Amino acid sequence: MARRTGRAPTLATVAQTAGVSRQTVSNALNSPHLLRPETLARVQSAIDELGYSPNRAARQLRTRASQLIGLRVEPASEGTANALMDRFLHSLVESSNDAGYHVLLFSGGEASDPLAGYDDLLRSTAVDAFVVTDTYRGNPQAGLLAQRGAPFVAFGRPWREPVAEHPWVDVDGRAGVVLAVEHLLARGHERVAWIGWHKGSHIGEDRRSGWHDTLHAHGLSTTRLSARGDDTLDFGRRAALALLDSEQPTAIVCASDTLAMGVLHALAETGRVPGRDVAVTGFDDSIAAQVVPPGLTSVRQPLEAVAQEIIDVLGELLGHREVTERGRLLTPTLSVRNSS
Amino acid sequence: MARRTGRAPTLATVAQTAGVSRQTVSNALNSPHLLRPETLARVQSAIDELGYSPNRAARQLRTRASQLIGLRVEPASEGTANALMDRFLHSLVESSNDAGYHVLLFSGGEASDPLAGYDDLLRSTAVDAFVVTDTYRGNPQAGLLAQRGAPFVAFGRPWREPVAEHPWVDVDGRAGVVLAVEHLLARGHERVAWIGWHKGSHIGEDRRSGWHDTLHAHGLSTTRLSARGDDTLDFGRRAALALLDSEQPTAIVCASDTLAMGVLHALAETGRVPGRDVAVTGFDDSIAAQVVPPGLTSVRQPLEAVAQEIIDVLGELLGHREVTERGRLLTPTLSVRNSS
DNA sequence: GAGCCGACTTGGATCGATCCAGTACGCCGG
DNA sequence: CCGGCGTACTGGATCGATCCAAGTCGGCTC
Repeated sequence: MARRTGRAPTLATVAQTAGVSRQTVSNALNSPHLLRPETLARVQSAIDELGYSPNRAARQLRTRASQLIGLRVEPASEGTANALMDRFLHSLVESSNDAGYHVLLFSGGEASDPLAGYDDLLRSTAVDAFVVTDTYRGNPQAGLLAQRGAPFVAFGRPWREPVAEHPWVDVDGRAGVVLAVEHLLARGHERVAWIGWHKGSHIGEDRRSGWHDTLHAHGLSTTRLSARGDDTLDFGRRAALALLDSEQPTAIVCASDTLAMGVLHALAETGRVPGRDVAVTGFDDSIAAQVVPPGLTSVRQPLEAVAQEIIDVLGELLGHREVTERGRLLTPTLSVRNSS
Repeated sequence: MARRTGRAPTLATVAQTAGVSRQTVSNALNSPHLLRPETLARVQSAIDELGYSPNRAARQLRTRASQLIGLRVEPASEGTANALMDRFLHSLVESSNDAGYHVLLFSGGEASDPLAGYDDLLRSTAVDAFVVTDTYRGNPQAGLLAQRGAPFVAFGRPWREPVAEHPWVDVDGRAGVVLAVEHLLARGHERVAWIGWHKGSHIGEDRRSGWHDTLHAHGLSTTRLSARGDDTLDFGRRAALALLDSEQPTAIVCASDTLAMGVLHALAETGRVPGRDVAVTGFDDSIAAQVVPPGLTSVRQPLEAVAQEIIDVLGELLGHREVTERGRLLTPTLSVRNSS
């Protein structure tokens, strides 16, 4: 293992130790098939003996590839049940590492400039590509990055311009809500309410359509059973109180775990027990959903698969191979707990 | 702004455009005080005009500094209320960027090898330093990294060897629990129970001592009011059921939000209302604590400050300045909610 | 006006891996 | 024994920013 020398061993050191030239060592690393097995073994043992790893900066300088993927972390939002990012990040790091990449995090400063941070990393050739996740707000980066010819993959569909050229991976939110509603119908519920986001949200309307269409397909009414507002605990709570008061739904389907937690607040305040008196479902399968008593049924996004797909697409992009599909849509599952 | 040329502008391009030499441009970037204001301005405008950013790989190769900080992400633990990482990560990225660094994430593969991933990044000079956070399990990396002479800062005290030489930043868990207990005492509670971790856990015992000593200081008993076990929902639930059954505490202080959520489960099952019938406090101020009805009082770690301290210390380490203190201990606060 | 100082600028060498063109060598058929 | 061919290996040039030692020039003093 690593000999204690003043400086880290270089490719030249290895070459000297193995009694071959630098290029041969380079080939041993990058194109081992060019070497006679015997030579390869000799080089390998020299590498092991010296504890050599190629200097990334030098390699990066020559090959113009950093093996880094940039991801901007958005300001954390407290008081929201959504800890999507945590799970996604883990999965992304795993998938990246398996593919020989690393994830570089940066922050975007103020939200005012959607490109803040991106530009500099791009120009200084610090990263090979980006993963863009902020698709909840219409994803203004996508267009701008595309303009600059920056390679990137988006987590989330380009709702505004469905013909966008950039590759993306997304989860079928509508299908997730359909799962939740079907589950509730199977349990005998007939008055199923919806609490979701403002009309302007494409994602919100997509999810809501799963509720709306499934009920109609089963000949059930949706009239007056829908509430739309902010993605906050408080809106969920107030919407639930109002619905329970006037429409007496037996189940409430929510567009997010945050809203669902708000509903649980409303139930607790009015002495109702979730799952017994009123069924509740959320969306994202957040940690809060997993640990809140008595357990919140929630739509779970397959983030591991999303991360893997993103890295796959990125590999195709960067390998200058043809990207097989522009967009890929994955299907969520339902984590059933005692709230339904 | 960025001219559309085939290749990114280099320092030489800028020099030519500004009518100066390369070195002058380099000085404009790294030691602007060496330039006449007039020249500096000329170089600056050339830089702006061309949209130039220094190539990171080249700079890294020459200066042997990548401006990257490595952080290993541990396998995500589902079903645990602890979303510390998320908040900490955000803060760390912010602080890093402010100091001119970026955070590089990598995964460690199997837990079997505590150094997995570190070694390669170190030898390939991919990162300048590490932040080590896995101090909950005795932090085996610290010693090994120190041996290799790798610069790093630990989030968490070196409990096993308090004389360790490496710099660290930690939060005073004991003081946090003292806050929680004092808060409960002020509300009139006299039978305050503890649910915590196994005796082997240094952190657990440190936090527990806050409970133990505060009660004794107020002349209150701790006899039979303490339970220790795994950091799981289920243990919290079972311990609470047992305590409530036999000792009738009026308040329960927990070593973690996960345990506290378990206690909430127990209360819900036995028809008790948190905050009214029994007070509960957790530790970490996780998202779950913030959104669970009716709100869980919890000790909040000052993670933003921790991240800032860590980056400060790293700056000292990497700048070859003297590290002013080996360890820095920060004090948490208490987020009071309706469970107490 | 010569001498000198200091501020500013210059070209060449360097970091370490890869690209490129070219050389040595073994094998074969003629 | 020679020429042709392909494999395996070699030395020099290159990526782009920084380090280094030396050079230029204006201004100042005597």
